[in-house]
Amino acid sequence: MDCSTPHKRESGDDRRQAIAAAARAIIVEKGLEGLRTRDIAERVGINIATLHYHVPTKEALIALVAESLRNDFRAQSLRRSRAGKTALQRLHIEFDEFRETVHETPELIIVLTALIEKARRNPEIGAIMTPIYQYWRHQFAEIFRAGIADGSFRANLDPDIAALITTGALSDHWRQWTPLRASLDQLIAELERAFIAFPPSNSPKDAS
Amino acid sequence: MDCSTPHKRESGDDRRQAIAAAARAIIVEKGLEGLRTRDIAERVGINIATLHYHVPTKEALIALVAESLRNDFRAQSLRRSRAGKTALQRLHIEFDEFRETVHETPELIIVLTALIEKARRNPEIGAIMTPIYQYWRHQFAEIFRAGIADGSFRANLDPDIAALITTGALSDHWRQWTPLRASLDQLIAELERAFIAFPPSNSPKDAS
DNA sequence: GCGTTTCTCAATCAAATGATTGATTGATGG
DNA sequence: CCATCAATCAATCATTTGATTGAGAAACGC
Repeated sequence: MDCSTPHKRESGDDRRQAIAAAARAIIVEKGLEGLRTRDIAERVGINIATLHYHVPTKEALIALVAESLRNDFRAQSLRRSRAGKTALQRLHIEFDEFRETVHETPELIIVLTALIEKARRNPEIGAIMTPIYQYWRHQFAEIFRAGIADGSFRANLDPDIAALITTGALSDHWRQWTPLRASLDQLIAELERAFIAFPPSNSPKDAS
Repeated sequence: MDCSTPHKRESGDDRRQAIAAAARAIIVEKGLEGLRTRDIAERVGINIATLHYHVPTKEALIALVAESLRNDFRAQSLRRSRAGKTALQRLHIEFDEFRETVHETPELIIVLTALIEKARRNPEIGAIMTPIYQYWRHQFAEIFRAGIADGSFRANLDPDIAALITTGALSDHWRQWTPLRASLDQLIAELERAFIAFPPSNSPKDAS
Protein backbone atom coordinates (compact mmCIF):
# COMPACT_ATOMS: atom_id res chain seq x y z
CA MET A 1 0.00 0.00 0.00
CA ASP A 2 1.13 3.56 -0.66
CA CYS A 3 2.22 5.41 2.41
CA SER A 4 0.92 8.92 2.90
CA THR A 5 4.42 10.32 3.31
CA PRO A 6 6.30 9.33 0.16
CA HIS A 7 9.04 7.16 1.61
CA LYS A 8 11.75 6.03 -0.68
CA ARG A 9 12.61 2.97 1.39
CA GLU A 10 10.63 0.37 3.17
CA SER A 11 11.37 -1.34 6.42
CA GLY A 12 12.76 -4.82 6.06
CA ASP A 13 9.64 -6.46 7.38
CA ASP A 14 7.32 -4.60 5.04
CA ARG A 15 9.50 -5.59 2.12
CA ARG A 16 9.51 -9.24 3.10
CA GLN A 17 5.75 -9.14 3.35
CA ALA A 18 5.45 -7.49 -0.06
CA ILE A 19 7.82 -10.07 -1.51
CA ALA A 20 5.76 -12.90 -0.08
CA ALA A 21 2.59 -11.39 -1.52
CA ALA A 22 4.15 -10.97 -4.95
CA ALA A 23 5.48 -14.51 -4.87
CA ARG A 24 2.05 -15.82 -3.97
CA ALA A 25 0.47 -13.95 -6.86
CA ILE A 26 2.95 -15.43 -9.28
CA ILE A 27 2.46 -18.92 -7.89
CA VAL A 28 -1.25 -18.52 -8.51
CA GLU A 29 -0.60 -17.38 -12.07
CA LYS A 30 2.17 -19.72 -13.14
CA GLY A 31 2.59 -22.28 -10.41
CA LEU A 32 5.78 -23.04 -8.53
CA GLU A 33 7.40 -24.02 -11.83
CA GLY A 34 6.87 -20.53 -13.16
CA LEU A 35 8.17 -18.75 -10.08
CA ARG A 36 11.12 -16.51 -10.98
CA THR A 37 12.97 -14.25 -8.58
CA ARG A 38 13.12 -11.57 -11.27
CA ASP A 39 9.35 -11.58 -11.71
CA ILE A 40 8.88 -11.20 -8.00
CA ALA A 41 11.31 -8.31 -7.80
CA GLU A 42 9.63 -6.59 -10.71
CA ARG A 43 6.20 -7.00 -9.16
CA VAL A 44 7.40 -5.54 -5.89
CA GLY A 45 9.16 -2.81 -7.82
CA ILE A 46 12.68 -3.52 -6.58
CA ASN A 47 15.95 -4.73 -7.95
CA ILE A 48 16.87 -8.41 -7.93
CA ALA A 49 19.79 -7.63 -5.70
CA THR A 50 17.47 -5.92 -3.26
CA LEU A 51 15.27 -8.97 -3.26
CA HIS A 52 18.28 -11.12 -2.43
CA TYR A 53 19.19 -8.72 0.31
CA HIS A 54 15.88 -9.38 2.03
CA VAL A 55 15.55 -13.04 1.12
CA PRO A 56 18.90 -14.74 0.56
CA THR A 57 17.88 -17.67 -1.66
CA LYS A 58 14.93 -18.95 -3.60
CA GLU A 59 14.49 -21.73 -1.08
CA ALA A 60 14.23 -19.20 1.71
CA LEU A 61 11.76 -17.32 -0.39
CA ILE A 62 9.48 -20.32 -0.70
CA ALA A 63 9.78 -20.89 3.02
CA LEU A 64 8.79 -17.26 3.48
CA VAL A 65 5.69 -17.85 1.39
CA ALA A 66 4.89 -20.90 3.48
CA GLU A 67 5.21 -18.85 6.66
CA SER A 68 3.03 -16.10 5.28
CA LEU A 69 0.39 -18.72 4.55
CA ARG A 70 0.62 -20.03 8.07
CA ASN A 71 0.18 -16.56 9.46
CA ASP A 72 -2.87 -15.95 7.29
CA PHE A 73 -4.48 -19.17 8.40
CA ARG A 74 -3.72 -18.50 12.03
CA ALA A 75 -5.17 -15.03 11.84
CA GLN A 76 -8.28 -16.28 10.13
CA SER A 77 -8.96 -19.05 12.60
CA LEU A 78 -8.95 -16.50 15.41
CA ARG A 79 -11.50 -14.22 13.81
CA ARG A 80 -14.51 -16.11 15.09
CA SER A 81 -15.09 -17.00 18.70
CA ARG A 82 -15.78 -20.64 19.43
CA ALA A 83 -16.40 -20.30 23.15
CA GLY A 84 -19.53 -21.87 24.56
CA LYS A 85 -20.78 -23.22 21.27
CA THR A 86 -22.31 -26.63 20.61
CA ALA A 87 -20.55 -29.05 18.33
CA LEU A 88 -22.98 -28.40 15.52
CA GLN A 89 -22.59 -24.66 15.90
CA ARG A 90 -18.82 -24.98 15.80
CA LEU A 91 -19.08 -27.13 12.70
CA HIS A 92 -21.11 -24.39 11.04
CA ILE A 93 -18.54 -21.82 12.05
CA GLU A 94 -15.86 -23.97 10.49
CA PHE A 95 -17.86 -24.29 7.28
CA ASP A 96 -18.55 -20.57 7.21
CA GLU A 97 -14.86 -19.89 7.54
CA PHE A 98 -14.12 -22.07 4.59
CA ARG A 99 -16.86 -20.41 2.56
CA GLU A 100 -15.38 -17.09 3.50
CA THR A 101 -11.90 -18.13 2.44
CA VAL A 102 -13.25 -19.44 -0.84
CA HIS A 103 -15.05 -16.20 -1.43
CA GLU A 104 -12.56 -13.64 -0.26
CA THR A 105 -9.14 -15.15 -0.85
CA PRO A 106 -9.44 -17.96 -3.37
CA GLU A 107 -5.73 -17.70 -4.18
CA LEU A 108 -4.93 -18.82 -0.66
CA ILE A 109 -5.84 -22.44 -1.25
CA ILE A 110 -4.18 -22.53 -4.64
CA VAL A 111 -0.90 -21.54 -3.08
CA LEU A 112 -1.55 -23.88 -0.18
CA THR A 113 -2.00 -26.76 -2.58
CA ALA A 114 1.18 -25.93 -4.45
CA LEU A 115 3.21 -25.78 -1.25
CA ILE A 116 1.68 -28.95 0.17
CA GLU A 117 2.82 -30.69 -2.97
CA LYS A 118 6.25 -29.16 -2.54
CA ALA A 119 6.29 -30.18 1.10
CA ARG A 120 6.23 -33.81 0.02
CA ARG A 121 9.81 -33.54 -1.16
CA ASN A 122 11.11 -30.63 0.90
CA PRO A 123 11.22 -31.28 4.66
CA GLU A 124 11.76 -27.62 5.51
CA ILE A 125 8.57 -26.65 3.73
CA GLY A 126 6.88 -29.70 5.17
CA ALA A 127 7.69 -28.53 8.68
CA ILE A 128 5.76 -25.36 8.00
CA MET A 129 2.90 -26.65 5.89
CA THR A 130 1.97 -29.91 7.57
CA PRO A 131 0.91 -28.27 10.84
CA ILE A 132 -1.44 -25.97 8.95
CA TYR A 133 -3.35 -28.83 7.46
CA GLN A 134 -3.11 -30.84 10.65
CA TYR A 135 -4.52 -27.99 12.66
CA TRP A 136 -7.44 -27.61 10.33
CA ARG A 137 -8.15 -31.32 10.47
CA HIS A 138 -7.74 -31.30 14.22
CA GLN A 139 -10.41 -28.61 14.53
CA PHE A 140 -12.90 -30.81 12.75
CA ALA A 141 -11.86 -33.89 14.69
CA GLU A 142 -12.50 -32.14 17.99
CA ILE A 143 -15.86 -30.92 16.80
CA PHE A 144 -16.86 -34.41 15.76
CA ARG A 145 -15.61 -35.85 19.04
CA ALA A 146 -17.71 -33.38 21.01
CA GLY A 147 -20.68 -33.97 18.75
CA ILE A 148 -20.53 -37.71 19.16
CA ALA A 149 -20.45 -37.27 22.93
CA ASP A 150 -23.52 -35.04 22.98
CA GLY A 151 -25.40 -37.19 20.49
CA SER A 152 -25.58 -34.79 17.57
CA PHE A 153 -23.32 -36.94 15.42
CA ARG A 154 -23.53 -40.64 14.67
CA ALA A 155 -22.28 -42.88 17.46
CA ASN A 156 -20.36 -45.07 15.03
CA LEU A 157 -18.47 -42.11 13.61
CA ASP A 158 -14.68 -42.08 13.73
CA PRO A 159 -13.96 -38.41 14.45
CA ASP A 160 -10.44 -38.39 13.00
CA ILE A 161 -11.47 -40.11 9.80
CA ALA A 162 -14.53 -37.90 9.49
CA ALA A 163 -12.26 -34.90 9.79
CA LEU A 164 -10.07 -36.35 7.06
CA ILE A 165 -13.07 -36.80 4.79
CA THR A 166 -14.27 -33.29 5.51
CA THR A 167 -11.02 -31.46 4.88
CA GLY A 168 -10.29 -33.69 1.91
CA ALA A 169 -13.65 -33.07 0.29
CA LEU A 170 -13.46 -29.34 0.91
CA SER A 171 -9.96 -28.84 -0.38
CA ASP A 172 -10.44 -31.12 -3.33
CA HIS A 173 -13.67 -29.44 -4.28
CA TRP A 174 -11.61 -26.35 -4.37
CA ARG A 175 -8.94 -27.51 -6.64
CA GLN A 176 -11.32 -28.34 -9.43
CA TRP A 177 -14.63 -26.66 -9.15
CA THR A 178 -13.47 -23.12 -8.67
CA PRO A 179 -16.13 -21.68 -10.97
CA LEU A 180 -19.06 -23.50 -9.39
CA ARG A 181 -19.88 -21.66 -6.23
CA ALA A 182 -23.31 -23.09 -5.55
CA SER A 183 -22.02 -26.62 -5.31
CA LEU A 184 -19.97 -25.72 -2.26
CA ASP A 185 -23.17 -25.25 -0.30
CA GLN A 186 -24.46 -28.59 -1.51
CA LEU A 187 -21.18 -30.19 -0.58
CA ILE A 188 -21.30 -28.76 2.92
CA ALA A 189 -24.91 -29.83 3.36
CA GLU A 190 -24.09 -33.35 2.25
CA LEU A 191 -21.10 -33.54 4.57
CA GLU A 192 -23.34 -32.62 7.46
CA ARG A 193 -25.90 -35.25 6.51
CA ALA A 194 -23.13 -37.80 6.29
CA PHE A 195 -22.13 -37.35 9.91
CA ILE A 196 -25.16 -36.28 11.92
CA ALA A 197 -27.01 -38.73 14.08
CA PHE A 198 -29.84 -40.64 12.49
CA PRO A 199 -32.96 -38.48 12.36
CA PRO A 200 -35.38 -38.88 15.28
CA SER A 201 -37.27 -41.79 13.75
CA ASN A 202 -39.71 -39.71 11.68
CA SER A 203 -39.04 -38.48 8.13
CA PRO A 204 -35.38 -38.33 7.12
CA LYS A 205 -36.30 -35.59 4.60
CA ASP A 206 -35.69 -32.49 6.65
CA ALA A 207 -34.28 -29.30 5.18
CA SER A 208 -32.26 -27.39 7.77
CA MET B 1 12.47 -53.12 -21.15
CA ASP B 2 15.45 -54.79 -22.79
CA CYS B 3 14.69 -56.44 -26.06
CA SER B 4 16.05 -59.94 -26.62
CA THR B 5 17.69 -58.99 -29.88
CA PRO B 6 20.05 -56.10 -29.07
CA HIS B 7 18.57 -53.36 -31.24
CA LYS B 8 20.45 -50.15 -31.56
CA ARG B 9 17.33 -48.16 -32.35
CA GLU B 10 13.83 -48.14 -31.03
CA SER B 11 10.62 -47.53 -32.87
CA GLY B 12 9.19 -44.07 -32.42
CA ASP B 13 6.29 -45.26 -30.31
CA ASP B 14 8.43 -47.23 -27.90
CA ARG B 15 10.67 -44.21 -27.45
CA ARG B 16 7.78 -41.91 -26.74
CA GLN B 17 6.50 -44.36 -24.18
CA ALA B 18 9.91 -44.59 -22.55
CA ILE B 19 10.17 -40.82 -22.53
CA ALA B 20 6.79 -40.52 -20.86
CA ALA B 21 7.80 -43.05 -18.22
CA ALA B 22 11.06 -41.26 -17.51
CA ALA B 23 9.30 -37.92 -17.29
CA ARG B 24 6.82 -39.35 -14.82
CA ALA B 25 9.59 -40.72 -12.65
CA ILE B 26 11.26 -37.33 -12.54
CA ILE B 27 7.98 -35.57 -11.76
CA VAL B 28 7.56 -37.91 -8.80
CA GLU B 29 11.07 -37.15 -7.61
CA LYS B 30 11.31 -33.43 -8.22
CA GLY B 31 7.88 -32.25 -9.22
CA LEU B 32 6.99 -30.39 -12.38
CA GLU B 33 9.34 -27.60 -11.33
CA GLY B 34 12.26 -29.98 -11.38
CA LEU B 35 11.46 -31.50 -14.75
CA ARG B 36 14.36 -31.01 -17.16
CA THR B 37 14.52 -32.30 -20.71
CA ARG B 38 18.13 -33.26 -20.19
CA ASP B 39 17.29 -35.42 -17.18
CA ILE B 40 14.63 -37.21 -19.13
CA ALA B 41 16.97 -37.86 -22.04
CA GLU B 42 19.64 -39.16 -19.71
CA ARG B 43 17.19 -41.47 -17.98
CA VAL B 44 16.00 -42.87 -21.28
CA GLY B 45 19.60 -43.14 -22.41
CA ILE B 46 19.33 -40.89 -25.44
CA ASN B 47 20.66 -37.55 -26.59
CA ILE B 48 18.72 -34.34 -26.00
CA ALA B 49 18.43 -33.89 -29.73
CA THR B 50 16.91 -37.33 -30.06
CA LEU B 51 14.41 -36.46 -27.37
CA HIS B 52 13.44 -33.37 -29.27
CA TYR B 53 13.13 -35.44 -32.39
CA HIS B 54 10.44 -37.55 -30.75
CA VAL B 55 8.82 -34.83 -28.68
CA PRO B 56 9.24 -31.37 -30.20
CA THR B 57 8.80 -29.16 -27.14
CA LYS B 58 8.57 -29.39 -23.39
CA GLU B 59 4.91 -28.49 -23.57
CA ALA B 60 4.27 -31.40 -25.90
CA LEU B 61 6.21 -33.58 -23.51
CA ILE B 62 3.95 -32.70 -20.61
CA ALA B 63 0.95 -33.34 -22.80
CA LEU B 64 2.47 -36.71 -23.61
CA VAL B 65 2.73 -37.49 -19.91
CA ALA B 66 -0.90 -36.48 -19.46
CA GLU B 67 -1.94 -38.82 -22.25
CA SER B 68 0.06 -41.67 -20.81
CA LEU B 69 -1.76 -41.12 -17.51
CA ARG B 70 -5.10 -41.21 -19.27
CA ASN B 71 -4.20 -44.47 -20.96
CA ASP B 72 -3.15 -46.01 -17.66
CA PHE B 73 -6.36 -45.02 -15.96
CA ARG B 74 -8.45 -46.26 -18.87
CA ALA B 75 -6.67 -49.56 -18.87
CA GLN B 76 -7.11 -49.97 -15.14
CA SER B 77 -10.80 -49.19 -15.11
CA LEU B 78 -11.37 -51.97 -17.61
CA ARG B 79 -9.59 -54.62 -15.56
CA ARG B 80 -12.59 -55.48 -13.43
CA SER B 81 -16.00 -56.40 -14.74
CA ARG B 82 -18.91 -54.44 -13.37
CA ALA B 83 -21.69 -56.30 -15.16
CA GLY B 84 -24.61 -57.54 -13.10
CA LYS B 85 -23.33 -56.23 -9.79
CA THR B 86 -25.32 -54.46 -7.09
CA ALA B 87 -24.55 -50.86 -6.25
CA LEU B 88 -22.79 -51.84 -3.06
CA GLN B 89 -20.72 -54.44 -4.86
CA ARG B 90 -19.72 -51.93 -7.48
CA LEU B 91 -18.77 -49.47 -4.77
CA HIS B 92 -16.51 -52.08 -3.25
CA ILE B 93 -14.95 -52.74 -6.64
CA GLU B 94 -14.22 -49.02 -6.98
CA PHE B 95 -12.63 -48.95 -3.53
CA ASP B 96 -10.60 -52.04 -4.28
CA GLU B 97 -9.33 -50.45 -7.43
CA PHE B 98 -8.20 -47.41 -5.54
CA ARG B 99 -6.51 -49.56 -2.92
CA GLU B 100 -4.79 -51.42 -5.70
CA THR B 101 -3.58 -48.23 -7.32
CA VAL B 102 -2.32 -46.96 -3.99
CA HIS B 103 -0.51 -50.19 -3.42
CA GLU B 104 0.91 -50.97 -6.83
CA THR B 105 1.47 -47.64 -8.52
CA PRO B 106 1.59 -44.92 -5.90
CA GLU B 107 3.48 -42.62 -8.28
CA LEU B 108 0.44 -42.54 -10.51
CA ILE B 109 -1.56 -40.27 -8.25
CA ILE B 110 1.40 -38.06 -7.48
CA VAL B 111 1.83 -37.34 -11.17
CA LEU B 112 -1.93 -37.03 -11.54
CA THR B 113 -2.01 -34.41 -8.81
CA ALA B 114 0.83 -32.45 -10.37
CA LEU B 115 -0.83 -32.42 -13.76
CA ILE B 116 -4.25 -31.53 -12.38
CA GLU B 117 -2.63 -28.52 -10.81
CA LYS B 118 -0.98 -27.72 -14.11
CA ALA B 119 -4.30 -28.18 -15.90
CA ARG B 120 -5.70 -25.24 -13.98
CA ARG B 121 -3.57 -22.87 -16.02
CA ASN B 122 -2.95 -24.87 -19.17
CA PRO B 123 -6.09 -25.59 -21.21
CA GLU B 124 -4.37 -28.17 -23.37
CA ILE B 125 -3.44 -30.22 -20.32
CA GLY B 126 -6.86 -29.52 -18.85
CA ALA B 127 -8.53 -31.05 -21.88
CA ILE B 128 -6.69 -34.28 -21.16
CA MET B 129 -6.77 -34.34 -17.36
CA THR B 130 -10.25 -33.13 -16.51
CA PRO B 131 -12.01 -36.07 -18.18
CA ILE B 132 -9.94 -38.50 -16.15
CA TYR B 133 -11.14 -37.07 -12.86
CA GLN B 134 -14.63 -36.53 -14.18
CA TYR B 135 -14.85 -40.11 -15.29
CA TRP B 136 -13.78 -41.35 -11.89
CA ARG B 137 -16.32 -39.14 -10.17
CA HIS B 138 -18.97 -40.19 -12.64
CA GLN B 139 -18.41 -43.84 -11.76
CA PHE B 140 -19.14 -43.12 -8.12
CA ALA B 141 -22.12 -40.92 -8.95
CA GLU B 142 -23.72 -43.70 -10.99
CA ILE B 143 -23.12 -46.19 -8.22
CA PHE B 144 -24.72 -43.90 -5.68
CA ARG B 145 -27.64 -43.22 -8.01
CA ALA B 146 -28.27 -46.92 -8.42
CA GLY B 147 -27.84 -47.52 -4.71
CA ILE B 148 -30.34 -44.85 -3.78
CA ALA B 149 -32.85 -46.39 -6.16
CA ASP B 150 -32.48 -49.86 -4.67
CA GLY B 151 -32.50 -48.59 -1.11
CA SER B 152 -28.95 -49.46 -0.10
CA PHE B 153 -27.95 -45.81 0.18
CA ARG B 154 -29.67 -42.98 2.03
CA ALA B 155 -32.72 -41.55 0.29
CA ASN B 156 -31.61 -38.00 0.96
CA LEU B 157 -28.19 -38.54 -0.61
CA ASP B 158 -27.15 -36.36 -3.51
CA PRO B 159 -25.25 -38.83 -5.70
CA ASP B 160 -23.11 -36.25 -7.50
CA ILE B 161 -22.08 -34.54 -4.30
CA ALA B 162 -21.46 -37.86 -2.60
CA ALA B 163 -19.18 -38.77 -5.51
CA LEU B 164 -17.38 -35.49 -5.05
CA ILE B 165 -16.85 -36.18 -1.38
CA THR B 166 -15.65 -39.69 -2.08
CA THR B 167 -13.12 -38.86 -4.76
CA GLY B 168 -12.02 -35.80 -2.84
CA ALA B 169 -11.45 -37.70 0.38
CA LEU B 170 -9.62 -40.51 -1.40
CA SER B 171 -7.30 -38.34 -3.43
CA ASP B 172 -6.63 -35.97 -0.58
CA HIS B 173 -5.87 -38.81 1.80
CA TRP B 174 -3.37 -39.79 -0.75
CA ARG B 175 -1.59 -36.56 -1.04
CA GLN B 176 -0.72 -36.44 2.62
CA TRP B 177 -0.88 -39.72 4.35
CA THR B 178 1.24 -41.73 2.01
CA PRO B 179 2.97 -43.56 4.86
CA LEU B 180 -0.20 -44.57 6.69
CA ARG B 181 -1.70 -47.46 4.83
CA ALA B 182 -4.06 -48.72 7.48
CA SER B 183 -5.98 -45.48 7.62
CA LEU B 184 -7.08 -45.95 4.03
CA ASP B 185 -9.21 -48.86 5.11
CA GLN B 186 -10.70 -46.80 7.91
CA LEU B 187 -11.37 -44.00 5.49
CA ILE B 188 -13.15 -46.29 3.08
CA ALA B 189 -15.20 -47.82 5.86
CA GLU B 190 -16.24 -44.41 7.11
CA LEU B 191 -17.18 -43.27 3.60
CA GLU B 192 -19.44 -46.27 3.31
CA ARG B 193 -21.08 -45.56 6.65
CA ALA B 194 -21.62 -41.97 5.59
CA PHE B 195 -23.73 -42.93 2.62
CA ILE B 196 -25.52 -46.19 3.37
CA ALA B 197 -29.17 -46.22 4.35
CA PHE B 198 -30.01 -45.92 8.02
CA PRO B 199 -29.75 -49.24 9.81
CA PRO B 200 -33.01 -51.17 10.11
CA SER B 201 -34.41 -49.24 13.08
CA ASN B 202 -32.71 -51.19 15.89
CA SER B 203 -29.45 -50.16 17.53
CA PRO B 204 -27.32 -47.75 15.49
CA LYS B 205 -24.24 -49.12 17.25
CA ASP B 206 -23.30 -51.86 14.85
CA ALA B 207 -19.73 -52.78 14.14
CA SER B 208 -19.45 -54.01 10.56
C1' DG C 1 27.90 16.82 11.68
C1' DC C 2 29.49 12.13 11.33
C1' DG C 3 30.03 7.35 11.71
C1' DT C 4 27.17 3.28 11.44
C1' DT C 5 23.63 0.63 9.86
C1' DT C 6 19.99 -0.40 6.65
C1' DC C 7 18.42 -0.50 2.19
C1' DT C 8 18.93 -0.05 -2.83
C1' DC C 9 20.67 -0.58 -7.56
C1' DA C 10 23.53 -1.16 -12.08
C1' DA C 11 26.45 -4.37 -13.80
C1' DT C 12 27.96 -8.82 -14.08
C1' DC C 13 28.78 -14.00 -13.41
C1' DA C 14 28.44 -18.72 -13.98
C1' DA C 15 25.57 -22.25 -14.58
C1' DA C 16 21.50 -24.16 -16.37
C1' DT C 17 18.26 -24.89 -19.96
C1' DG C 18 15.19 -25.45 -24.09
C1' DA C 19 16.13 -25.85 -28.59
C1' DT C 20 18.67 -26.26 -33.25
C1' DT C 21 22.06 -27.67 -36.71
C1' DG C 22 24.41 -30.70 -39.62
C1' DA C 23 26.23 -34.89 -40.11
C1' DT C 24 25.99 -40.03 -39.37
C1' DT C 25 24.00 -44.62 -38.98
C1' DG C 26 20.91 -48.32 -39.64
C1' DA C 27 16.89 -50.13 -41.88
C1' DT C 28 13.61 -50.73 -45.93
C1' DG C 29 12.03 -51.25 -50.54
C1' DG C 30 12.90 -51.77 -55.18
C1' DC D 1 23.33 -51.76 -54.58
C1' DC D 2 21.33 -47.60 -54.03
C1' DA D 3 17.84 -44.08 -52.80
C1' DT D 4 15.01 -42.83 -49.09
C1' DC D 5 13.53 -42.33 -44.56
C1' DA D 6 13.59 -42.74 -39.56
C1' DA D 7 16.53 -42.37 -35.66
C1' DT D 8 20.53 -40.82 -33.39
C1' DC D 9 24.33 -37.85 -31.66
C1' DA D 10 28.14 -34.19 -30.83
C1' DA D 11 28.45 -29.55 -30.82
C1' DT D 12 26.54 -25.28 -30.28
C1' DC D 13 23.12 -21.30 -29.62
C1' DA D 14 20.58 -17.95 -27.38
C1' DT D 15 18.30 -17.09 -23.33
C1' DT D 16 17.08 -17.53 -18.88
C1' DT D 17 17.99 -17.62 -14.16
C1' DG D 18 19.73 -17.62 -9.35
C1' DA D 19 23.13 -15.21 -7.23
C1' DT D 20 27.15 -11.76 -6.30
C1' DT D 21 29.85 -7.53 -6.20
C1' DG D 22 30.79 -2.99 -5.17
C1' DA D 23 29.20 1.42 -4.77
C1' DG D 24 25.91 4.70 -3.34
C1' DA D 25 21.69 6.71 -0.77
C1' DA D 26 18.64 7.33 3.05
C1' DA D 27 17.80 6.82 8.04
C1' DC D 28 19.57 6.53 12.81
C1' DG D 29 22.34 7.23 16.97
C1' DC D 30 25.00 10.33 19.19
